[in-house]
Amino acid sequence: MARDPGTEASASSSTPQLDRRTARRIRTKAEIVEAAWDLVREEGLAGLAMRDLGKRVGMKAQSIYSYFESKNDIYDTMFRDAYLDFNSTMEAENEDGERFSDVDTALRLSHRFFDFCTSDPVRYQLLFQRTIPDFVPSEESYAVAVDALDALTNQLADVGVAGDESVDLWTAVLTGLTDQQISNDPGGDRWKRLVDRAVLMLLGEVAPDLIEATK
Amino acid sequence: MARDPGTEASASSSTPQLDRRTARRIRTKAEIVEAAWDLVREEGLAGLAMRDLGKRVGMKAQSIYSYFESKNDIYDTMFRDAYLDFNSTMEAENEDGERFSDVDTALRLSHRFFDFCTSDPVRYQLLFQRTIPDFVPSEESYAVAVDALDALTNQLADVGVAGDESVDLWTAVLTGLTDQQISNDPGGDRWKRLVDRAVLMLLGEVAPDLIEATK
DNA sequence: GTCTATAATCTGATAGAC
DNA sequence: GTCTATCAGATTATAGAC
Repeated sequence: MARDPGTEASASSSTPQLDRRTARRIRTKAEIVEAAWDLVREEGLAGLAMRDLGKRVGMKAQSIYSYFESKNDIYDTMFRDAYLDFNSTMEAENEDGERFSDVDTALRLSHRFFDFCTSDPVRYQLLFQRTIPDFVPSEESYAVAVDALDALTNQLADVGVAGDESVDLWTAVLTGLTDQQISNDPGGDRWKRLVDRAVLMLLGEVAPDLIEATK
Repeated sequence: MARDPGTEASASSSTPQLDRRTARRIRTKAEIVEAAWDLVREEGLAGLAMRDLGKRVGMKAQSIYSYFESKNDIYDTMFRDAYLDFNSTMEAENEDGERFSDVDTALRLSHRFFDFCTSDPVRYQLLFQRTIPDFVPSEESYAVAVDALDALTNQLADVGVAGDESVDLWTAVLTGLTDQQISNDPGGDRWKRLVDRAVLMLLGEVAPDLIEATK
């Protein structure tokens, strides 16, 4: 079977030369993507230009096409990476098996979401809004996104936010707080301070028993 | 005093020729802005190109510069118009002086906001998000925006949503519902159906007396 | 007030030498 | 794998004839 230049995953131990070459290639790709993130954080998500990107990694823009098929391919990689980050951030275990009540866990989960989103507005835009003209995620990347959001739904169900309408309401309130924080008080905490209150309000609406039991 | 080509508002009755000319000019400007709205609704807010705009109004792109100083000037006009629309929509009186309870009025106000926003996603984007690269509203237009939002704050206070934190919470929840509706179910009603529930939940949090009194 | 012509600059992407 | 050279196109905006 011929090597697949697309995946670059497997590397048989019988070809150490190719291993090193492949490893180098993967490192360079990662370097390019990292530079792309830096660039969009400065210029905005739509401000990613191949020339500038090349300059930043110390190549001519044209050379990037040896690593990525197109600009869309770079966006796609960023999109997938962002959802993988989202997933591992949201699923992080609490330290050394501490036990919390469902209410506390719901609060921690919501803060984790809020902080993840507001800590990188451009990433948030890529994850949850549709503002890049012409960008369409590949099937593979889209599947990663769906998995990540499914996992979130399960986490919410575990702490009392169960059912489509409850999840929709939670999503609306949390993204609403996030959006306002990013748009109207970037770097501040004007809406961050409202997260606890909003989550308790939500739980009171969708899981009143939980709140009663805690009183 | 010389005529001010910037405002085009006053027209003395002693110069009917100029009146007609000015009126025509104003109509053409309005026509261009209308075409610009059509265009961004099809191509997205960032997809406004002078060429296409010219084509749509039956001129060469270059001729538009006789009416607007720059592309930014066109965006600025759209921005101001959108806030004026927002204002008049939100301040519309109820029919023939009907009286409603504060809870009912809060619900009507919230639905009006939600419907205004979701009925024109591009306008919503221009009003409440920052996604046009390099666009900065003029001082005059910015003042219109501030006035409109102040008016909204006053309306909210009248129906029991008073105080900075309460207003911030209302704003976050309503824009959150709006965003989700636009992004994830355009043209549908998946989040519209949650507006009543969300508003009652909010009022229970920020004006519990109001809800108690209604029971 | 509209046009032609054009400036000046940016864009993503390809061909082919080395 | 990186380069030079270049394409083919877009963009906003200005100058000047009519």
